[in-house]
Amino acid sequence: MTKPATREQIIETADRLFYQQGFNHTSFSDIAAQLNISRGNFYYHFQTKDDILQSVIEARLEKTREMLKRWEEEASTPKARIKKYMQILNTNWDKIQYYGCPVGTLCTELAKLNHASLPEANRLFTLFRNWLREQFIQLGCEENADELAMQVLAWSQGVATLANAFADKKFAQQEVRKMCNWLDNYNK
Amino acid sequence: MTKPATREQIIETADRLFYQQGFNHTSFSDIAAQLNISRGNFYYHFQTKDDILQSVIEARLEKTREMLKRWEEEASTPKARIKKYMQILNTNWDKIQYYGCPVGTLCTELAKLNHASLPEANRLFTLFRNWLREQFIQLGCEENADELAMQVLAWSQGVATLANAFADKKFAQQEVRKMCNWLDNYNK
DNA sequence: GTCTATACAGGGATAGAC
DNA sequence: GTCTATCCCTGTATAGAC
Repeated sequence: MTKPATREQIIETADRLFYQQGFNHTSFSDIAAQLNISRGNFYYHFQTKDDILQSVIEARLEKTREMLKRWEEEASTPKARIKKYMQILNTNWDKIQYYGCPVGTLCTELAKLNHASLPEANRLFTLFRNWLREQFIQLGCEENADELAMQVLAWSQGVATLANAFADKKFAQQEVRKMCNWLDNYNK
Repeated sequence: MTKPATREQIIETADRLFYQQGFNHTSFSDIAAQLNISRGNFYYHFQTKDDILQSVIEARLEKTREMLKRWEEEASTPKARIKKYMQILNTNWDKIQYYGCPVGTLCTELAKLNHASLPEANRLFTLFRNWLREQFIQLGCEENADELAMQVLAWSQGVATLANAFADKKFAQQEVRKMCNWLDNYNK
């Protein structure tokens, strides 16, 4: 068992700090301090800060794919799988409370920075969107599956933004309950 | 008719750039370049960059109050007034497409920056929240007026985030229609 | 692979002339 | 009120020793 390669550690730490502080506001010094490496060392592993962002997004895409796969193994019905998504707001509340949704806030920031990696970041949304659509198709909603997927995406996204702004856990929990109820009563 | 005071021009330009580029990513040079004033001149009108942000938020609060007042004059029923809010996504689409919701994106950024003015920025949300709640009370939903206000807020917030990420106007329009339909059928 | 030293640009902020 | 000049710090990035 070898120790994690420095490159992987950089990606991991950058991932966390980009989420907590934003991409633009996270400096090499911030990352270096957490890892006890020098600033100069970065440039052996990456050419620019944007390259680190690229790798962070790729890592997030991969982790998300694995999570969706896990959900499919853990839940046997489409509705149960969709609820796994809806429950993230509770599962990850400790982070969402302070930093919002990792996907939404990254895309929002990159849009304002007019950053070249925005399309890559959007693929995170697309991943969830396509997965949710597939679940709605399995539920028998072929004709409007994508619309429903976007609706669920938007709902949780809005709740994340407001719950983050107001640091309101009860609101988040209540909305998750409402989402699940809506789903239970949908297409019955 | 005197020409607008420099102080007001700074606030106005900072307001626009903070929205378009984000607070952190907007420099004194950016604002100065737009106004053809020198960087040094800022410090006659403001002590720090954070002070400019404070003034920008105050200006937004004031403009929002005026807008809500106008809506009350223009629309005679609670439902018509709530629809004014829902329609913003269409009215301001040209900006939202590129920069998202001015309230949500500011609060999201300030949360990540751990910025002292976050509570002030949140008051923008509260302004809409209280106004929407009042409309729902007038609609006869005393018991859950605040919950409904938050729901409408979250819905439009989520749509703004997704529509911004995907630059999808049709999605935004369709969701506005769905919101209005939902409202029409509510409490009938 | 990792370090130190350093270059260079850009940030916010101050001093003082006009 | 507005300017120029300047300070100091932090940011990304590079060069080269180890």
